[in-house]
Amino acid sequence: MQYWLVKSEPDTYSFQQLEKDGKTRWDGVRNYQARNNLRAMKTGDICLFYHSNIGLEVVGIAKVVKEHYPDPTAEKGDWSAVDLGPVKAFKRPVSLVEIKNHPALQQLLLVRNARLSVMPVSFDEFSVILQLGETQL
DNA sequence: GCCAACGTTGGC
DNA sequence: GCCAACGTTGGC
Repeated sequence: MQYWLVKSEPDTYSFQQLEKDGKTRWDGVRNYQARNNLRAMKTGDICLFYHSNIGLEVVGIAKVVKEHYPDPTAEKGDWSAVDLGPVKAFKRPVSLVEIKNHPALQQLLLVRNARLSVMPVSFDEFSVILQLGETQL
């Protein structure tokens, strides 16, 4: 079981939309590091869902419901997609500011590499963020 | 809307 | 293989 964090701009695709849809194809990733992370995802892995640009906060938990397959939106190149489903919304969103200020979250790639859109999260980091979100799995 | 940080591309 | 130029992402 591995933990991840995925980013989405909420005006493109929000966590609320994922809850409505029941599942979605996580496609359009065009960064090798992010793609390799997608490919490392296993069914049942847990993803923190982060709203970038608008909100700037972790808003909920999603899970991998289908492992990687070729991204149908890629016209050329070797890209991958996975399918995600909702698990639950955070009782309380956890802001980027809070994450940046939390001593236990300084190693989080969200802080260290702002531009990566799919990243691994350690179990400890995951636990801290869940606690800040006043939410349990 | 600006700009810093990062990734990619292409000329040499 | 280096590096300048360019494009994109995302915080502010």
